[in-house]
Amino acid sequence: MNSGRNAIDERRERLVEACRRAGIKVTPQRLEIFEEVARRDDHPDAAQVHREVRRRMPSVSMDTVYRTLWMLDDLGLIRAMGPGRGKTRFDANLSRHHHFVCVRCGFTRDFYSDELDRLTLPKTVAALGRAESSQIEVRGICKACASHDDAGT
Amino acid sequence: MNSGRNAIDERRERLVEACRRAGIKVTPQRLEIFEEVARRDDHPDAAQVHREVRRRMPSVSMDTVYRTLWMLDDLGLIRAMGPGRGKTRFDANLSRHHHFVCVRCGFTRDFYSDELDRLTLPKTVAALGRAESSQIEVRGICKACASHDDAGT
DNA sequence: CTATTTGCAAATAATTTGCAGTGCG
DNA sequence: CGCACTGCAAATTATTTGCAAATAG
Repeated sequence: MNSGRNAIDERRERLVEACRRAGIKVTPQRLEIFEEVARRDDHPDAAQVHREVRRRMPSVSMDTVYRTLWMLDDLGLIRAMGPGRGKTRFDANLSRHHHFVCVRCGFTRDFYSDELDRLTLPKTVAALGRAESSQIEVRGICKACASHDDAGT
Repeated sequence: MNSGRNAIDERRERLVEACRRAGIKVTPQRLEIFEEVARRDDHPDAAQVHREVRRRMPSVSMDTVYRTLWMLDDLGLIRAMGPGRGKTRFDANLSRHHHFVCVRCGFTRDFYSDELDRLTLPKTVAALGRAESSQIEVRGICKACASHDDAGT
């Protein structure tokens, strides 16, 4: 239901409209870069986006990828996530969700939970600032890394 | 109670013991670097740690700071955190806690909540891997940035 | 003593920026 | 047609590494 074929078109519309609002141009590079992030359910870093986008549009340069990703972040169309070690990753999932992160290999995936979405923050948080959103980060070992362990032992 | 003068000594003991276990040497640089991270309740990046440690031990180099921080992370004495944009930060708070992060300036502070600590993860998480820990990340605007807004408007 | 560790400086990796040509609106 | 946008290459910033001298155990 969620990943219907024309969900893509829908997202493209959202991008076009957001650009209009912000008064910036809709270029094919921006469309491709946004689509690439929106298409994936992992959370690619700039280099991964660049590599994939290049397959369809070989002239796209790394700096355009960066500029576009940060711009999409500013527009609120994607979200930059803190990296594990050195790299920033980008997340196009704007619905309420949480993250599972493998501490071994960096594998990162979304998961959902109504219960977790309902959590209430303690009042001590209000003393730190105005909360806008919250999400859980679960750290652990992903299936793939766990099976390497089995093999190794 | 928590920040008593000899909580420092206690931490030092913990470091010394951890080094013994791991078979690595206890050097003054390692002590200083660990103390610096452990002393603070913000989550400094490598450059900040370096700057502070230098005041007491001017010869310490940036690369020693990095090497030591990652080693402490390996030993489980501190934890590396994904930054907002480019820099890794380090957290010496090993007790169960959560983070408030200012999306504007990067200000990051811990907060605690028994209720949040008790949250249960949905079974979908198990499909992704073995969870080892979880914490909430609250994003928002910190007091300082909010007051800049007031001034600016 | 002797293997580890440090500090230095140079090497990488990640990300940003200045500029001239190109294309969206 | 004009200004915003791209691609290139060079600049920055963040982090890592090789090696000789220093030092913990």
